[in-house]
This record gives sequence, C-alpha cells and structure tokens, in this order.
Amino acid sequence: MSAVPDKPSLDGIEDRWIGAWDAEGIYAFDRAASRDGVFAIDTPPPTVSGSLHMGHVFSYTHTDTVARFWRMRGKAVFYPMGWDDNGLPTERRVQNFFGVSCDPSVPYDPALVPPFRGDPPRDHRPVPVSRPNFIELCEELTHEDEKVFEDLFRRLGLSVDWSLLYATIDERSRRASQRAFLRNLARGEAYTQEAPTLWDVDFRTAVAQAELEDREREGAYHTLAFHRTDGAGDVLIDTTRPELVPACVALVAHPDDDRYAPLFGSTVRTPLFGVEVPIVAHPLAQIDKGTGIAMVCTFGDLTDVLWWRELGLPTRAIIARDGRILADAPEGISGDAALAAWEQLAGKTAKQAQTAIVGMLRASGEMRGEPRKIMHPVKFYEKGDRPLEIVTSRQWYIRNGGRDADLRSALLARGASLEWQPDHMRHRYANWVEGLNGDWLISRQRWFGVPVPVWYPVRADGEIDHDTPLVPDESRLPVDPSTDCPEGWNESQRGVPGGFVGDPDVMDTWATSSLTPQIAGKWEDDADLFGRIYPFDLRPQGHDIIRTWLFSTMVRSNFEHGTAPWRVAALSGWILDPDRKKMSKSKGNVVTPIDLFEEFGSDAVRYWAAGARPGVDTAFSKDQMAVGRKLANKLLNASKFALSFGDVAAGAVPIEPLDAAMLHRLAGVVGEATVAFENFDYARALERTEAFFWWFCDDYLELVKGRAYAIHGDERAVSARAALRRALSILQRLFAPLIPFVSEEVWRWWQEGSVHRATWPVADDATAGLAGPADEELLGAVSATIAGIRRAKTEAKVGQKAKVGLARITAPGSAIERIETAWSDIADAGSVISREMVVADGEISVVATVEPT
RNA sequence: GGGCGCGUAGCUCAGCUGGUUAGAGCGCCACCAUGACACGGUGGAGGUCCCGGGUUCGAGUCCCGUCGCGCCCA
Repeated sequence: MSAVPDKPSLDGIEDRWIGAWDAEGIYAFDRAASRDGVFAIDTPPPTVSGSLHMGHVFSYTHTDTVARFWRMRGKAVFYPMGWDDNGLPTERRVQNFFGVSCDPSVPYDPALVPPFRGDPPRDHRPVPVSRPNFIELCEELTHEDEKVFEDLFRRLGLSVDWSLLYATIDERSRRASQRAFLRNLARGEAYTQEAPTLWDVDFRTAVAQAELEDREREGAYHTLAFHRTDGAGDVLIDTTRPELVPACVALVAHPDDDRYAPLFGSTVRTPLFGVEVPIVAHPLAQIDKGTGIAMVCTFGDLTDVLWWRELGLPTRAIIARDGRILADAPEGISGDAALAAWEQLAGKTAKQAQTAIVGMLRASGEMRGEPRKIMHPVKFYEKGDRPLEIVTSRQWYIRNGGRDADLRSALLARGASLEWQPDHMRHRYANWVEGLNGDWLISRQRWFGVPVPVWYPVRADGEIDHDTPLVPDESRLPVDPSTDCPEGWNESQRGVPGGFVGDPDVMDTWATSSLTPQIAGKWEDDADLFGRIYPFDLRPQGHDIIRTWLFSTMVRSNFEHGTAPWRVAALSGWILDPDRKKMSKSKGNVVTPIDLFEEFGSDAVRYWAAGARPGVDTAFSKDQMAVGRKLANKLLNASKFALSFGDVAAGAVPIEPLDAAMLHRLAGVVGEATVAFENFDYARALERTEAFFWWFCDDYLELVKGRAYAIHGDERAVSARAALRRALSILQRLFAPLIPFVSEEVWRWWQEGSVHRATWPVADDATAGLAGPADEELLGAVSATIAGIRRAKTEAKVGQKAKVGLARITAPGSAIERIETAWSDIADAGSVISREMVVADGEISVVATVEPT
C-alpha cells in the first residue's frame, strides 16, 4: 500500500507494475488446484519469424481480459506462452538474415561463422552450410526474436505465467510430437504411402491441402489435335498446359456427352510424341468446358490424380522435384521424332517448356488457332511463389476423415460439441471438414523441424523397406534418425545393405503445433499437471486458421484422448486500417505496437482492443486509444478524489438515498459485467463498466462533492465518503482485467496486495447493509434536474460555477418527491439558492434564473 | 456454385427474449480557469435504422426477397 500522490500520473506505470507482478508471482499457476478450480488456456504460439503486429496485440488482449477475470474469480489460471519457431518461415528468415542455405551433404563445422548477420547484399550468393549448422543458426535467430516478443507481450500487460514457456522446436515439444506420432502409427492412424502429392518446386517440399490457396492467374487455352488411330481424323482438346502433352495418358469426356460417346474405348496418338492413349469416360469431365474433352496428364492437377487413380491409367511423369522437365523421356515416348521433341523440353522449367512446345506444335500444325487468354484459379502453396506441381513421392499421412466417413462424422461431432465464440464460426469448421478430399500430409522435405522418428531396414539388395519401419522406444524421445540409431543397431550399419536408414524428413509445423495442449500441459512428462488442466477451457485463435491449427488439434486430441481438446473456441477478428482495408506490410499501413504503447500507454491500446466485440473485424483507431488514455487518466483522478477525505470507519454504511441509489445501480453493473465476462464478452463488460463510470464522475461525484467535504456535517459526509469508497473498490476491480496497469496503480494506493489477485466484485459489495431497495428513478430525476440547471448556464453563456437565484422545476409528483430528497446535493452542485417545485405530468423541466456574475 | 457474416448519426459502433420520443464515443459547433482531472468540464446540432414486401395492436429487432460489402469452402 502506498499513499495517494499529489499529482497522479500514468508515466512509467508499465515498467513499475511489470516488475512488481513478476517479483510477486501474481500470475503464477497454482498447480495444486483441482481441475474444477482451473481455467486453462491453449494460447496461440505466435510465429516468431516475423514481427509482432497489431493483430497480435488485438487478439491477445481479448484473451488476457478473460484470463484476468477468471483469476479474480478465484480460478487457478493456466495461461502459458509458446513460440512457434519451427518450420519454413524460420528457415527462410535464416537464409535471408545470414546469407546461407542448407545443404545436408556439407559436413558440420563447429566453428562456422555465417557470412552476414542481417542484410546480405542483394547480389550475395547463399553459402551452403550443414544441416546441424543451419539448425544452430535457426535457434540463434529465433532466440533473439523471442526476447523481443516476450518484452512486447509483457509491455502489453499479458498475465501469462512465463515459467510455462515453450517453443515448438524445443526438446519437450519434439518429444510430445514424436510420441504422439508414434502412437498414431501404432494405432494405424498414421501411415506412409508413395503417391502423387502437391509439391512446391521452390521449397522442394510436399504441402498439405490445408496450406493451399487459389490465386487468379492469367493462362491461355491452346487447342491441340490428337490423331485417331483408326484414321478417322483428329480429336481437338483445349488445355492451359500444353507442356504436359508428353505426360498425357488418356483423353476423358463425360459419359453422357453424345459427341464423344462413340469414341470411348478407341485410342488416339498425342501430338508431337505420337503416344497412343485411350479415350475414356468419367463424370467429372466438364461438358461445357473447352471442347468438352480433356487430356489426362500425370499430373497437371488434382483431377488428373483422381482420374488416374479411378480409371487405372498408367504413369508418365515428366516433372522433377525442382519443377524442371526430366532429362530422360518417360516410358512410351520413343522414336526419333518424339525423342527429338523431348530434347527441346528436357531441363526446362514448366514455363520455358510451354514456350518451346507451343513453338513445335505451331510448326507441326497440331495447334489450331492462337492461344486464347483466360483468367483462372491456380493452386499455390500459401507461402509459395510459383504454382504447385504434382509429383509422386513417399510421404507420411495422418488420417483426418478425408478418406473415411466414420472418422469424418466423429470429427464433425467434436466440432459441434464446442462452444464457439462467435457462434457462427462453427460453420467454418464444418465446411472445411466436409470438403476434405484426402488425409493429412505431415511429412516435409525440410530441415528445421521435428524429425519423423523412424528408420527403415535396408534389404540385402540395397532397397529400402518402407513397410516395416523401425521405431524408437518412447523413453528415448526425442530422437534424430539422422544421427541416432534404432535400438539394436549401430552407426556402421547406416545406409548399407542389410543395415538401416533414417527417415530424412521432418514433420510439418502443424503436426507439432496441433499438440499445443499436450506440450503446454506436459502430457506424459507430468501426468499430474496434465490431469489438472486437460481438456482446456479455452482456445483463442484467428479464424483464418480454423482449417489448420484448430482442426489439426482436434484430430490429435480425438485420437489420443477421445475428447475435444477444449470447451470453448474463441475466434478473433481482423484488424483493418481506418479505410477498412486489411492491414498488411505491403500496403505500408502497419503501425508498430511499441510506438503506440509509448504514445498512449498500454492500457489505452488495450482499451481499443477490448472495445471490439468477439470475432468482429475492427478498424485500427488511434482515436479510440486516445479515449482509452482519457479513461485511465480519469480513473487515476477520480480515485484520488474519492480517497482524499481520509479513512472512513470500518463498517460505515451509506444512509443518504442518493448514495444508496448509486450503489444499487453499481450492483447492477457488477452483475452485467460478470455475465458478460462469463460469456467471453469482454467488450460488453467494458461498455457497461465504462458507461457507469462516466456517469459516476460527471454526476454523482459532482453531486456529493460538497457533502463529502462535510459542509452539512459529519454524519452526512460519512455516508458520501463510505459510498465513494465502496464504489471505488468495485470500479477498480471491474476495470482491472481491461486496463490492468492503472487499475493496479490506484488499487495499491489504499489496498493490500494486487488488484489482480483481489476477489471479483459481487453485488453485495455495493449494497450490503443499505436500507431500502434500489431506486433507479431517483438517479434519473436527479440527473435530469442537474442537467437542466447546467443547460441554463450554458445557454446563458456563464460558467458552471455561476449561481442560480431560483430554479423552477416542473415534474411528475413521484419525481418531485425524489428531487426533494436529494435537494441539498443538487443545490450544492448547481449553486442554486432557492427552488420552486411544480407538479405536472411529462418530462422533468428546469427553468433557472442565473444570477449576474 | 454452396455456406457464413455485415449494411443504424460525418466516422467507429451498441441496441439482449419485438414495447415510450433509436443510443454512446469520436469528430463538429458554442461556451467555461469551479478546490480529482485542461490528458479537464458544460451544453448543442446531427438519423427515410440499405431497399421492397410480410407477420403483429406494435418491427432497427422476427420472416421472405432484392441490392451492396466482406469472408470461408468448392
């Protein structure tokens, strides 16, 4: 407890209380609490390979207000923080920052000095470094970023327990991720398969359905002639990818298409390459698209994959993992002319190959007319720059209902069982699950991630046996199969016939971050703790990652625990710039949070964030932050005033009707704010509290000011002073989750301990011992009267301190009675000398005769 | 193409299970050094609740449709 300062100020309060909260352990999780007494939050681990932006500030503030509310309600709040440092964004950042690239064939250099630390020149060619060196650089860079993030989150006032911190690449996460994977494998929920896969040719990795996005790109229809082998002429097809002609394995048309029905079962030869391919029927062929008949290539898109699989077509792959056309022609392409054509394509990128083949087709006369430009959606990896290709590769999958109706319904039911904030977000989940078209591809051909924890036997003939992977005992986790050996084997057996090889892949980031409840809760590492927090109460996150993070977490928990991982999912909205456009770096309209903390104070920035209703997109607004700063300042000064009359005897009960009515109104606000917070509606809690507080300052404080100064004697002064203190204690606690710094500041002027560990107020805190019921009409009548007096002064263009000789008040009888009850307070606040009461139905009206000043 | 959300004052939004004359803040205008606060105070102006139907004694609120904006999925 400290004294009330002469000149209260918001300057420096963040530093003061961040330090004190840390030292006093205010936000430490009480791990002795039983599950009933816990409120557990599955905090989103931000990707640290970027900078903290307003979107973070926005959504993390929402969660923090709720965490603080439940803490004050007596819950042991489990509020961890994690860093998502695992994965591609970090790799890319490390490459750009240090000027290196990862090359697993390079030996480890324990004394490696990277060529740069930030801003390599544009013409710098990346220096290849070993995988262990590359991972060390990833860790070095993420640690620096994580420090910056932690400081910003503390500055924002997040009440996380920093002792629970994890990172998705740390040992605990790797162990949990590998353990969960091995259990999926043991139960048949994970499997490996060689299959056509969406592939990013720049990152050279497979990607999952959840990471796709469509982008509108210019393309062109090329009309190509295929030659009927019965000599009856040509079949014309339209394609946007003529470079895939050598990969063509069939033509396909709709079974009901009369134009092509007679051709089903016959064959054609492909242009340039002369490969004989069948004409087949499939209902997915679009009658009204192009000429209505299409070429099936291995593989141009996902429909090709489907046709290839369902129609049992052969494979004639031509695109390598680097996106270039293979050096050697696939099976089926033979003869001098065909091989000469192939030579023109081999080694070229898809785009270069297209130019080349169009030239050849034009020359051979097998392209009819000129290409016709169109705009069409093209599938991209969401982090990628070039269209995805489809290549055949061996990958790991986890079942997710995409190929299994029972599992799909189970996951839909789990989603339906959640409480969604806002409720309509449940449709996003259902939409996604219903649209899945395959299992979840989790392996990535990258380096900085959690290794797939298996090895494979190498047969005597040198072939790798993928069907009987060797798995480690859980007690050894985490393992790195590239350096660790399977049990019972030794390093000399690595990579030799009769020996073993490690799986070279890592798991996708989502395969680890889908386990944040298990990681944060120390699943299996600390079963006692996990039992006290799982399933979690709350998963807050952005609605853009329902299909990835939310869904994948559901999949893992469903398999491992047979439950949903949480009770409530709260989806936050976007931050829009003041012109209602989504904020983004490329538009240059991004504001740095730290500058706003400096300009307005953390509470003010939180005020802006907390003013947005759950899940609603919200415009960035410095004006709102300015209002937040005013509110914080007001709380400071109103608190100083209410405490400026010295201590009030314990047990003093307000006796004046006006004081009692104010406290009853406040009791109603307590109820509304409590219900709002229980329903995750921090914005409503703020709105109710704030509206009361401004009325309290503008009217109530002004009305009782004179009486509190004891101009009408001690007894009536004590009533005001006791009411002020009751109200103040409640208001400070109601504001505490929302604007925690200033709330703590004013609370500690007169209370022991932290407001953030104080008990959340109940109505009885306001109304205990008061005589009589609530009288809301009293407050209405008094406020209307004082407003009328003020209006008269404003209209007379005099200051509010000017005296009123006579106030004539016209009002219904019930209102007159109440105004009389509080008359001395009204007279003090309005400087009114005498009054005249007129009973009449209708609105309260005041005619005031302002004395000359 | 399917799904979801949103259209209320110049701006940002609130308006719960339908019920007096539709609210707040910001901005705008005018005024005020009063002993918590000039990072202050007082008052004022400002709205065909997107449009068209319907239900109802009564619709910003419920139903149907149109238009516009945004997002998700295919």
